[in-house]
Amino acid sequence: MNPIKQHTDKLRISGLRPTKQRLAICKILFDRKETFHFTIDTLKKIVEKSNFQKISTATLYNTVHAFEKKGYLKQISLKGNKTYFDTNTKKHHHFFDEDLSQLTDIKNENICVKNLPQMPSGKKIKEIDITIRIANNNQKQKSN
Amino acid sequence: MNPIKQHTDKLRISGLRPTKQRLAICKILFDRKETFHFTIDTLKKIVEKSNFQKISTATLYNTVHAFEKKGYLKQISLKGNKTYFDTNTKKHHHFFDEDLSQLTDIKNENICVKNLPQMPSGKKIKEIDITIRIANNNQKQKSN
DNA sequence: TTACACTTTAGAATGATTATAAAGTAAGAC
DNA sequence: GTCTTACTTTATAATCATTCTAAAGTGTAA
Repeated sequence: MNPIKQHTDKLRISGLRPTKQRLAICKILFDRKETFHFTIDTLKKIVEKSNFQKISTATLYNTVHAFEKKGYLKQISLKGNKTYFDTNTKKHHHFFDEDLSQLTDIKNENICVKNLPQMPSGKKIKEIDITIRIANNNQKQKSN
Repeated sequence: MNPIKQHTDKLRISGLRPTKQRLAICKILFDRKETFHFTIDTLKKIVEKSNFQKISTATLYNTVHAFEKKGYLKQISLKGNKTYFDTNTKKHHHFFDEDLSQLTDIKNENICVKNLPQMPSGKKIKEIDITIRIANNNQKQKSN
């Protein structure tokens, strides 16, 4: 099946009309092998470059949040003021390269946390986020 | 030694003048047994309540950033637009209670990550952040 | 083709954070 | 103690990400 048809179906199934803006965004987000990590403004640049026309910031926020709500995107926990999204919605963790401000998925699916402490009573684990912050070898190491 | 003197010394050693604003902030941040997790606006409220006078937002940002740079505070990785700080600067991890938007330190110091993947070449681990997101038992569990 | 609900959009509004520049203050020299 | 100077605080403006609003545009089912 061709990708446009796939995206159209996916949107319709989700109760979202397949508009040309949403299809352009789908093409960029989901027609790729590797997972994609992005902020709204990087996505905006890419959409506008690939489509040769402007797209409203509000549309990008609307669409990305709609996709997140439908489970097609995940928001990522990070220091800093900008929100990052991830096209990989499976349970997984991240490297964050401090030199490049760049996220990558941790490939190893066996990574896990050992010696988990007891939960506060009545509470249940919803999610575990692990971020491994990395940087060039030659920079000063954090103490402790 | 009395705490005021301690804070005065700490500030002077760090090359920061012990002003009354900085001492008020020190008192709130460091005169406590438990670690303290806060945002700028919660800190502002507490400072103003305990001192019976207003403090400028700019001063809070300046001071908190100065303390962070000196290693007396740590910024915390989290989803969302607000920056959280932590008075515990040792290596440790967090629970984040989604119902209360509240952070707590994970007491168990033996918590660790197993099966770490290989680093990208030339890069070194700076820090590992683990956040365990928790919520009441009765709420819907995330799929996958 | 029409009608209507859903979308997109520009621009305004909001909220967190940072910059600015003027007034205030700590601290060492005298 | 007084002066001087560099460091601080402050109110306010500026910036940046994000959300809101309401008007114009568009997909879809009848």
